Amino acid sequence: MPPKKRSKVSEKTTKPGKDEDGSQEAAGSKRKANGATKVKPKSAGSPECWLMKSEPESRFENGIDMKFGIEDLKALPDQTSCWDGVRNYQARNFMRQMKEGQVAFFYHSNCKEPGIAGVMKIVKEAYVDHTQFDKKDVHFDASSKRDNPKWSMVDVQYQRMMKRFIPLSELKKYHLQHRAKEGPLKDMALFTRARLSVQPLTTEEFDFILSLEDEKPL
DNA sequence: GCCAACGTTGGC
DNA sequence: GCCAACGTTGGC
Repeated sequence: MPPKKRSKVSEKTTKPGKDEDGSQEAAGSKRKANGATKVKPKSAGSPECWLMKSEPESRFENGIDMKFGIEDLKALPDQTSCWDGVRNYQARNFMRQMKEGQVAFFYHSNCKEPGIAGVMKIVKEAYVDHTQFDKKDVHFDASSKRDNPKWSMVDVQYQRMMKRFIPLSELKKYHLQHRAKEGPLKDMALFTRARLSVQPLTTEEFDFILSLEDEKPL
């Protein structure tokens, strides 16, 4: 089901010299297997939870509205959309690691109240992002060749809203707290790799954030 | 709207 | 390959 969609994520950044910069990814997920400290099963291999940013408020780029919030995803047929327009190698590489059935937070960025709005599911693994070849598209990339496409996308499906919106400000408080006194959000990519629009979460991070739904706002 | 952080470009 | 200039992201 070729999901109808819109455009999300703004990622600009066009052509770095090389392509297939290949493995830059595993980024936050590595962590040596046997430190002395906390050896939890943690990320046994590649990440299984994700956070993906998109802008829920109108903003025009080349006359095209970049707005795509969780309500927009929810309103689509099948509540499904492709996640196109990612033009950053690290973010792209993370998308290429995604597996069908994995879950991702829908994060609202560049807006009045940034934060986590809901949960979605990966329903189709990485494939060619057609917008890179479309001259009319905001994310057209003249340097990408049909026979060797640079950019990928995945399909995501709406799952649910958070029981309560989890604002960035609250996540940041926990992050600082956990950094001072060891806690699950200590190394959260949202804070350590601020501009990454597609990022991995450890299951500890993911579960902790889910647990906040039932807590009072900090 | 400002601007810090940070990724990319291009001169050398 | 260094690094300054430039452009983008995204919080505030």
